[in-house]
Amino acid sequence: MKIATWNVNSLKVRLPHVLEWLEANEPDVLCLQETKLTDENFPIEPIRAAGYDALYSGQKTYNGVAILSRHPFSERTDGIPGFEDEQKRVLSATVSGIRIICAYVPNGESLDSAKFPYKLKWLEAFSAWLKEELVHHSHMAVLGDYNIAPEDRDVHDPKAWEGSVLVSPEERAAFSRVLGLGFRDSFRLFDQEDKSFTWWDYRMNAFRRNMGLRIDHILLSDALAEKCISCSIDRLPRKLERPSDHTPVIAEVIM
DNA sequence: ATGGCCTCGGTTCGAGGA
Repeated sequence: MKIATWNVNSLKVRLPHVLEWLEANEPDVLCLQETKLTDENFPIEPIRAAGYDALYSGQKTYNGVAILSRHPFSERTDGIPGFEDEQKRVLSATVSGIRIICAYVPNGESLDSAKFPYKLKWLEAFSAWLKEELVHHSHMAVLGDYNIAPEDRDVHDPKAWEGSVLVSPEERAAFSRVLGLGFRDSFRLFDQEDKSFTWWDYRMNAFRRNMGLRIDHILLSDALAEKCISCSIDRLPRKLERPSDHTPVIAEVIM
């Protein structure tokens, strides 16, 4: 099973890239974030034509998540149960025995923004829910845009980023708490190139200069991590015309 | 040099992203 995640920064704009990527990579599951589409505008027809079914939970302008799959879905869950939130950031379903959770963690804006405590509160609720989900599903994959660079090696210039959102000790502690529930960062199960990132600012020629962050992750429950044979970042879509600022991350598990 | 770009909604600019 190949499972992947990609923050597309508007599915309307990025649909051709997504279809091209599906054909080239043939993932079994692809989680999307920042679709920025209401459900009635979701491009289900071209996705079906490409051989995928989809679950989607969107809103106008902001956020929006979707799960594409070549296999049937069951047990759909919207959002974080018990956590009231109008922002469409989480969608979950079970596919081929794997509990798939597609997440778009809040950005936080800055450490002194009102959006920052919302991010921490959100992560706390998310973590509490994942703990409960693990009781029922030994094979879990939590894929998405975490908006957290877990370690300094996930940041192109840790000094320059010190004191910024995405790298703060509070956010990193929240990420560690999720791992502590019984998850592994699949990317770090394998040898990887130094300065591997999943996001580069559109400005400053950041991609060409590899000034990026690794903030998109595939976390696997310990039992599923045992079955993981690869995890990699695909930089190719970032080189296309009108790219998303994020690239896909893809992992393979042998079931 | 603390900006620089992209997307959306809705108009020719502001909000939000990271």
